[in-house]
Amino acid sequence: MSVPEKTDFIRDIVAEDLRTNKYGGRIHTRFPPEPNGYLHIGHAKSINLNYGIAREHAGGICNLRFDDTNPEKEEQEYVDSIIADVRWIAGTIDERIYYASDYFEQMYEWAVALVQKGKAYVCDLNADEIRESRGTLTEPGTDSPYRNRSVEENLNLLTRMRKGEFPDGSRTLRAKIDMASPNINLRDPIMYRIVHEDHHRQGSAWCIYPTYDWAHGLEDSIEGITHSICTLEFENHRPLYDWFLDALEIYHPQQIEFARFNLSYTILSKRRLRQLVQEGHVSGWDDPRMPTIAAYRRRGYTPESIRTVCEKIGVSKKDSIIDVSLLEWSIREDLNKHAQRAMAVLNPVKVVLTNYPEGQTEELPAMNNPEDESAGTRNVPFGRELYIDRDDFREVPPPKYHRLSPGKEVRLRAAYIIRCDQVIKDASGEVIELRCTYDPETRSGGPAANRKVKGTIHWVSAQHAVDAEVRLYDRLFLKEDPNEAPEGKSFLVNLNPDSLQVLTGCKLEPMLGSAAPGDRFQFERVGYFCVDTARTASGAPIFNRTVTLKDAWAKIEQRGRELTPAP
RNA sequence: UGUCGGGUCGUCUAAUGGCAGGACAGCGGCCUUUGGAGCCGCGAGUAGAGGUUCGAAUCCUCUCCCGACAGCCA
Repeated sequence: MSVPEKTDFIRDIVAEDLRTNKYGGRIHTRFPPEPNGYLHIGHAKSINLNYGIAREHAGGICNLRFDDTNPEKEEQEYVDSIIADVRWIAGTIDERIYYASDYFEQMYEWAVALVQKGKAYVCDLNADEIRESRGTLTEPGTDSPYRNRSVEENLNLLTRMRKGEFPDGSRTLRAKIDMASPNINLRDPIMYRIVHEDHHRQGSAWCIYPTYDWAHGLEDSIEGITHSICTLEFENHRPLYDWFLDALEIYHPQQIEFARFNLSYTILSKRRLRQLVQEGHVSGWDDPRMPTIAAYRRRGYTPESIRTVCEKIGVSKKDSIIDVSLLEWSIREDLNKHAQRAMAVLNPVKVVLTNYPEGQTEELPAMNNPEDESAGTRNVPFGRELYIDRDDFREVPPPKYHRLSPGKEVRLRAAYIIRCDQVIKDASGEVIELRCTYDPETRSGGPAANRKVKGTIHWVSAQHAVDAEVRLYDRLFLKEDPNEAPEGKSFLVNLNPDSLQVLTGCKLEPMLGSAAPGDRFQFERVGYFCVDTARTASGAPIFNRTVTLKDAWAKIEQRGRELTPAP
């Protein structure tokens, strides 16, 4: 009996290579981020792919490798965040952490070897001159005047480049391939550039740094990678990847490209994410509105839900945009099964039960998770004064409104049925208190509890309530494609001004007061929430809304509004 | 008309010459002590034109559309 495995074109290649014993039965992948920013949801797809393929085969391994070849953009802070994020998504990473910068000496030796073979040369052209001589997409380039230097002169110059005798940008080491190649990447690409800048791990050891095209295949070769999986934009670079490895006659992994992950209403360019952080449009890389892995974690997403998304979307070479609703479905699916239920009143209005004995209190058992009997129950304190959500009362109820209104009844979740007798307002006409009576016979689970009322609402005992701040997040951008901006405008015009709503003075059931950062709950009838790492100045906890519950009432109201002609 | 790559429901993805299926989204209904969840149902697709074949999303030809590449970024 065999269950058909979910596969994709890359897994098919891997399986075929295994069948033909191409790499002696080895499977070795790698995830190679550049430490120049935080990882985002797009990287999760790659992490899942590379670690996933490795784990699907006995003896398969995956390296986390920092592609730290550009000291101008890279920082230790990013290294640290990336390690934490990869661990969170992939689970154990077996401490297989590597750095391209550790291979700089070996790379240099190979560069010397290429010079000796007459396949690389030192070029004195500056950046502008190189660009001009490269030609265009439709016209061939022209040879550099330095292309035919002797091996000795090249070796001498390369040595002096490394020693630091020349200023930034004055010289480069280039591969001698073909200035007329229809593939621009093959027109004598640059292997080393001079950059007098300290490296976050190498310090001042180097002032020449390898470019991606030169370095990446070497890194893969050194680590014995079998399948070097990258995104589509490197497809045109594969001939170059192959050329370097062949010219050096060293171990040759196989580069395979797949389509990167895009998300609707979201921006995933690291450059733009950095801009959002640096210009203060968000509070940081882990602002819960960001699409970074750190932000999803802080917002309350589970790694499982993100993995589920990655599995659902598959792997192909087709440019695609994933609908954010898939992400929302995935986290709801997970949290519905696992999240502890709680009652929280975000926008409180006081209810006084006039027939409930003054000073009396009782503990009512409430289910922790109706989806999971084994989660058991907890006791929620009940008393004469309660808070309910302002939204759950209407003085003039619209059609099909099942909640509280004057003279009408509702059930209080896990408690009694109450009837609203009197509405008390302040001078400005705002409702400040509801006077109600409760029916003692209708205690939840009791003998007369079966009486039908249309609605059930959540509540919190005023005497026992815990105060908290609650942050409601909405999508950061208003447009499905945030890059679609009017002529001359940037993506920033599409920022959603209401992406964050801060609610203070929210009333929570007491159990929530002792929740720890990262704890996730379903606030019944409202949504899923997660305890933030920060607290308010007064010490109150802060809850981040992960995602709303699917709200059928919102849809009914919306339709009602559409059907009612504007006054 | 430089090179490379890609086009299947709104979105993502199966079908690898043999009934175009699934998921998300949408819509309708049932149920409900969360207007949650759950259950049932509906609509929706092979870019176009030719060809090969008993049979084509799949193979061939042409056309159209989309993406990547002219950093000393990755």
